[in-house]
Amino acid sequence: MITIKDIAKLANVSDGTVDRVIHNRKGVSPKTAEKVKNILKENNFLLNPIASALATKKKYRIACLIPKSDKKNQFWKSPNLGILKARKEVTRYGLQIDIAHFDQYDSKSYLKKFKILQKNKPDAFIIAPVFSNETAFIAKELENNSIEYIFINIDNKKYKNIAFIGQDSQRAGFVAGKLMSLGLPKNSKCGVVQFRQSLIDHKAISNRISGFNNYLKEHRNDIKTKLIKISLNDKKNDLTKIKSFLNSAKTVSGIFVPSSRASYIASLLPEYVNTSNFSIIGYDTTEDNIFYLKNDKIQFIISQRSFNQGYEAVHIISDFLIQKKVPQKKTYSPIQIIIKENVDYDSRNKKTFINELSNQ
Amino acid sequence: MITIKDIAKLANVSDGTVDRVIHNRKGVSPKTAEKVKNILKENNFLLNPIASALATKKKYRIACLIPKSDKKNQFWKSPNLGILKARKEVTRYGLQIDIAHFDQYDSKSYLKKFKILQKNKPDAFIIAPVFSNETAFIAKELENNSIEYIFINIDNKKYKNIAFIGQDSQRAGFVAGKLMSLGLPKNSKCGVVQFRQSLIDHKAISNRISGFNNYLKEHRNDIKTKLIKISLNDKKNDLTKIKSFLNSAKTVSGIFVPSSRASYIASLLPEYVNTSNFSIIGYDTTEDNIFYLKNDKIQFIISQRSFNQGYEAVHIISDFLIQKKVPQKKTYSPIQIIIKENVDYDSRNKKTFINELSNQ
DNA sequence: AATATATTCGTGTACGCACACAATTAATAA
DNA sequence: TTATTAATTGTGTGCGTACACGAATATATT
Repeated sequence: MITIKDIAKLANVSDGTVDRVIHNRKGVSPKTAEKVKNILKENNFLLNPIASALATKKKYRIACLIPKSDKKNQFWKSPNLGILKARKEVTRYGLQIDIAHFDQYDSKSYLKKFKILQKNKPDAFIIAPVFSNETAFIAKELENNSIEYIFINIDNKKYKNIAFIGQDSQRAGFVAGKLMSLGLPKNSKCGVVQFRQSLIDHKAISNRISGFNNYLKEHRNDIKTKLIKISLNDKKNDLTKIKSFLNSAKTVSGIFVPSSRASYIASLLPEYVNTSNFSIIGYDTTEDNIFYLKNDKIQFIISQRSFNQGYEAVHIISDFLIQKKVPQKKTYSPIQIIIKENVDYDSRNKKTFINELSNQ
Repeated sequence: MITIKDIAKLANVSDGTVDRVIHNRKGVSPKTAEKVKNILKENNFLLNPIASALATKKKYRIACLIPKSDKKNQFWKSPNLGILKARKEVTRYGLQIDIAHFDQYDSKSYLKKFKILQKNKPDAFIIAPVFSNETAFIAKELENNSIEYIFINIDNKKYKNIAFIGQDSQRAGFVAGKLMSLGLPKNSKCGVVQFRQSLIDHKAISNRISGFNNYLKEHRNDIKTKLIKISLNDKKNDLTKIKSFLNSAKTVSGIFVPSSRASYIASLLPEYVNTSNFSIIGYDTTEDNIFYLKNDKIQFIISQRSFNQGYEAVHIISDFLIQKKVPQKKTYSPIQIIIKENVDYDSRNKKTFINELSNQ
């Protein structure tokens, strides 16, 4: 293992000079710089990232811009826990993790929380880019200040995030299409739920829908789909819409919910629907979704190790800052097919961490 | 960030004493040990793993016991590349990675290579436990010398490996069952391929089969399955068996190949089989499998990010040795559903690494 | 040529911990 | 009590790098 000292000896210069060359610092003549560079290459020298990390005075700060979760919106609870776990670990390395939770239905809160985080001048951002347009502003802001950022859970090609961690949502929709078609008789009809206008630009959701439609188009073009617009606020009205959809054809046999709110649809489902011929397919193993899965109201949940998404995101950006380790562009979470029978084996990590927390 | 020095001051002892307490080294009186321990806890002190790694003189050695790959058996090529990539990275930390390739059809070579690796007295093992019985011997041997080991790709509950990285093979079989049933008409018949006796105790394969059968039993008990025993050596004989299976019922509509050799079955398939009503489902995106997938002979491949399995395995065991970072018991690879249409987007990591290699 | 200024280079210390060794204290033997 | 040994504690150095500071050399100014 060749060190800076070794290189210095070989080049007949001091350690400091080698250090300057390695980091492209000024104060070294072109001649010696060239000489040192060559010797560096010849011995294919690499910095010892551990010693480097220890010696670096700089303390990094990472900001997380993540939706908050509550009883109605449980999905983000899991990534948040993952972030907390990772925070515990990286704090030892002199890293500081700021977390701000925004309202995922309020784009203004997204921007507001971003600006708050920005005040601490973080060195990197972890962002859940729920709002496409506002993300444009944020991305620009960060790029102007050459602050790197990664996306978590929701991807968006338009931006220069150095990494994405989450599911391939297009493919996740595709798999949903496959699962759905499993139970669809010839020429039947299937609903696709869309919750309120404001989430139209939620890339993960729109990708799931397009993946879903793609599957049906490619493999089951006998199937008709119908968009069902649901308010999420007006339960009575929502119920009416579901009922009218159910009555809109002879063979209605499934509803695809491209978000984590399949439980809401399940809760609206009238008792007379024969669930053995009818499928609800949704995403993410939230408490409510699991409840309805176990009660045969939801047939499939596609989950994505969301706890790990938070956990990995922090580690990826930490390694990038400290060790200059360039992350993979895409870290895809598994497309887990969760059914009644295997749901209890899902997301062990999260459970262990929650236990750790409560033991303190 | 509290350091050993800080603790020492608080306890009115020297750094060395704190160090002894932290590492449970002898030579410290029960009284002071108690005192230091309390202060350690009160301030919930954690070692700085970076400084710790830098100061540790010990250089670790990791041994990898992995099948070799060739034209006929391409699967292990990918994990091997992952291991090589990780090796490049961890060498910087003073780690040495020994790799030995055994013949996955010869249990003696498995043991032989193990013994060779053992001679270098490695500190930990990465093992692909292809042979269940011989693994018992190896595990015992390692446990007697308190050498930790992790399993890669193939899991086995019987042993005390500190981690497993790979697919949940049971679930992977289950998903295969689901995919298969997609195209199965009522009361049709479907074959399950089993290659030669010696691989019966290959846990990943037997788990896939049981997962597959479980799915059909649970969801499609109208389906009959038939075990097709294939030699892999005697092509003529194998072809006869396939043909006789195809003629054994009116509606034969699929073959499940629970290994990476679906391509072999595809190559045997007679031209007259109508592949639009007939599915071959197999595992792993080997070159040959991809070839037949693209030619519509194979309908589904379930893949598992095998490159990452090798890559992660090395990092997991490295972090364990250097940073004492306790690994997750199970690191499950995604159950990726690969079809003709998305196969080109699979395993990017591997491709990047191969490019890196060839640029040198 | 002598001085001032800029450029290039070397040295020393710190990061937090591990560990060998020295120093101190306690326990035991004579 | 004193000498001897064992148990306990303290000190110092090194791991490989980052970076501030000062020394040496080169260039410019008068």
